[in-house]
Amino acid sequence: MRDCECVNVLVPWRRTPARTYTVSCPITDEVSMAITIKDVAGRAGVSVATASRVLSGGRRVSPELADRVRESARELGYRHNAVARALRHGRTSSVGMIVPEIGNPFFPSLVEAVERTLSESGRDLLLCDAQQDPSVELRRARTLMARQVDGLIVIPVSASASRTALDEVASQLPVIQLDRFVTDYLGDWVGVDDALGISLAVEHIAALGSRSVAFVSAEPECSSAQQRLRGFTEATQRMGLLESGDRLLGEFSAGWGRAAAQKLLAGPSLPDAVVCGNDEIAVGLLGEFRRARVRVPDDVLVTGFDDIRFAALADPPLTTIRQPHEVIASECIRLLDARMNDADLPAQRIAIAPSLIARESTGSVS
Amino acid sequence: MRDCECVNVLVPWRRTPARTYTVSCPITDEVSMAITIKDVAGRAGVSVATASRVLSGGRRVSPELADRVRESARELGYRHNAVARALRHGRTSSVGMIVPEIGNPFFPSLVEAVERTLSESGRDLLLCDAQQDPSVELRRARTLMARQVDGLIVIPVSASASRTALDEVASQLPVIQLDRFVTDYLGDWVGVDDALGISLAVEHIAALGSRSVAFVSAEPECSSAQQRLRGFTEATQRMGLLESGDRLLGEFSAGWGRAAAQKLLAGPSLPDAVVCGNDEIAVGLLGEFRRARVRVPDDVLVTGFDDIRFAALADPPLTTIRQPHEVIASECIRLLDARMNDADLPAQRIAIAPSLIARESTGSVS
DNA sequence: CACAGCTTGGTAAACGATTACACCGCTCGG
DNA sequence: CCGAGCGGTGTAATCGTTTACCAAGCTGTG
Repeated sequence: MRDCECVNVLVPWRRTPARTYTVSCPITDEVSMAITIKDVAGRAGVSVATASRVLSGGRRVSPELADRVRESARELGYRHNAVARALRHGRTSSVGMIVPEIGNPFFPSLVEAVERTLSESGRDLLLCDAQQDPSVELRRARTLMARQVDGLIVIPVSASASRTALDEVASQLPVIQLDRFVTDYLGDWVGVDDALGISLAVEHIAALGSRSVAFVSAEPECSSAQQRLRGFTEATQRMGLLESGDRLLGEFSAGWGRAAAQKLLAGPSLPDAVVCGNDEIAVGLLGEFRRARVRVPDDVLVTGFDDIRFAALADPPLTTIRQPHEVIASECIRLLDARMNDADLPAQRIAIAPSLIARESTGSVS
Repeated sequence: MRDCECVNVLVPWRRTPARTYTVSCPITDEVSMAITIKDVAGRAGVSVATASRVLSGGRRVSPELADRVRESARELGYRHNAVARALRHGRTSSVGMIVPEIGNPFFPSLVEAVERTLSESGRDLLLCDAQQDPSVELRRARTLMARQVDGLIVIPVSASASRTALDEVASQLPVIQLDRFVTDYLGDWVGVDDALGISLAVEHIAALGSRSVAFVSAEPECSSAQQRLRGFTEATQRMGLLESGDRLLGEFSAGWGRAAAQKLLAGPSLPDAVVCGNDEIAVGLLGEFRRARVRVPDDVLVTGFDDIRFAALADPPLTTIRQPHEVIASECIRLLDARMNDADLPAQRIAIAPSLIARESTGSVS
């Protein structure tokens, strides 16, 4: 037991009086020194080798000694030291992951799926955020390598500038590119078939009678943006659709969706449909259309991409292209394991087919 | 150069033909063995001690030898082994973090802020997802301890069931509770003042003339839900407002927001305002109101909590309570460092005041 | 009965870095 | 001219585990 001073600190901009109070606090004092396997062995009256064999299941040990060791470990509250084990073993049972920006609502669902998949095989995730900056991405890759992760999963920030980091890592470690890939860097990759996804959207709005269509997406800086743009061009040509207005390329954000909507509204006439590069853009665009009293889907159809959590909650609910996170994550780990088993395996690129989720923004459900 | 077999695998539910192609792939073969400091020392013709002193800046070394060592390290592409260093040093320069569910849109922004703050002091984040399950949370805590993280940041899944995990960890390591806390466990905590936040919302809708108000939130399983409920009760009493309908307590999800809206709609009359326990609930509720042609804010005011990315994009844009992620994260690390410096420091509980963001769902901007 | 073969336990050498300690040679003051 | 002091370097111990190797004891068979 020790005292626990509880302070309610309020940030400056509120003029609420700060409250300070003290209560007793049942926190036990910290253990001075960690228990090592040597302590366990000593207490059980055996050598460290025997203790280790019992606790990490190496060779057979007589039941009597094994019991003594387990008992002693339990009594002392022994916990193995994964750092020492990793040093000896040469592997850490951990995997690094670098994400362009965790705040982007699509990535957390991938991270969650990857983390769960990894934990099924007893491995942990070291997560890093590249803050949308290739130089940060490189620094992160280096610290993860220093930490001896067994493998690395990278969602590259840029299709070109991420090359350096990827090359450097790949020379030392198994790496899988996830979701996005680097141009002409032909290492393993798993993600969704972006071009196919966009063509599903284009076919959908064409089937609903649209003749003219605009594309609002991000500058082709990362591969997703590139592939979605390509998919759009090919699909509209194939379907004989009219491309209305410029392709509006900015960034994958709601803010850009808003701005693009304003550009479209300023034009001579609206297209029959707007295909968006991702859901955030689409949601921003929907907001601006709403403000301008443009009715969706009556005046214009709108589609997104990713099927993030809020796509179904937008107004109107957003027709979009769903990425199967679980499948992508498990394929990613499968690939990583394959690469770890055999570094000379030919590189694989796995494009998973996404599916169209039709909602009210294309009037499919009314 | 080696061949790279590129396989486009399409998931079963699409009947698109699978494409398989092979291209050459400029991936250099992996380095067979890692370079150690011994190699560097050998090539530079000095002892490992000297090499170590040059590379990790221990004691002074003559400029000539230092240059030789650095040169040799550069030529060999030496990278230090953080695992070995951690074993010797007794600290890993890493911090663990356990989050109830990364998919929940509020947590990624906290994770991002924590990760950035940590990286400023050269530490890495080991992220774990508790999958909303206290037993998973306990397992994760144990693996993080085994990995010798220097400290742990926990957003507890439950105000009661997370106790076990927290007690166990706190006996070994500095721990900070973030955002939520465990009942009667008086360790360090930093988060937002939930009760104050809700009272800001209640005062706001009262000032706009609401006389009756409903509360839609989660069952008081975690402290946020508890404190927000308490804040609601106190604020409505203080303001002399009429509580309309039951308090609807389910979970922090859009689905529950929908369901609660239906319950409200089924009642005899709608309240003047609905205060929601978080933004997801509010967004779900808005969607259902929209479907039922209930106008917000004309027929009823709605507020949320958290100010997640999509609060501003909802229809109508959601009045909500903003949590200052950056401040919370930096306070959290500050507290963690303080605890690491002095385990006997009295426990601190830092409640940061949130602020009201008025948007159209309460008609404030029209 | 002797010895091969197996089981089981201990001893000690790794893993890769840091660092206490010893040592060497130089400088400088007495 | 000699010894103290000091700066720079190497040797070796250390962090906590795992595991190769060795030794001892036991079993069973020729």
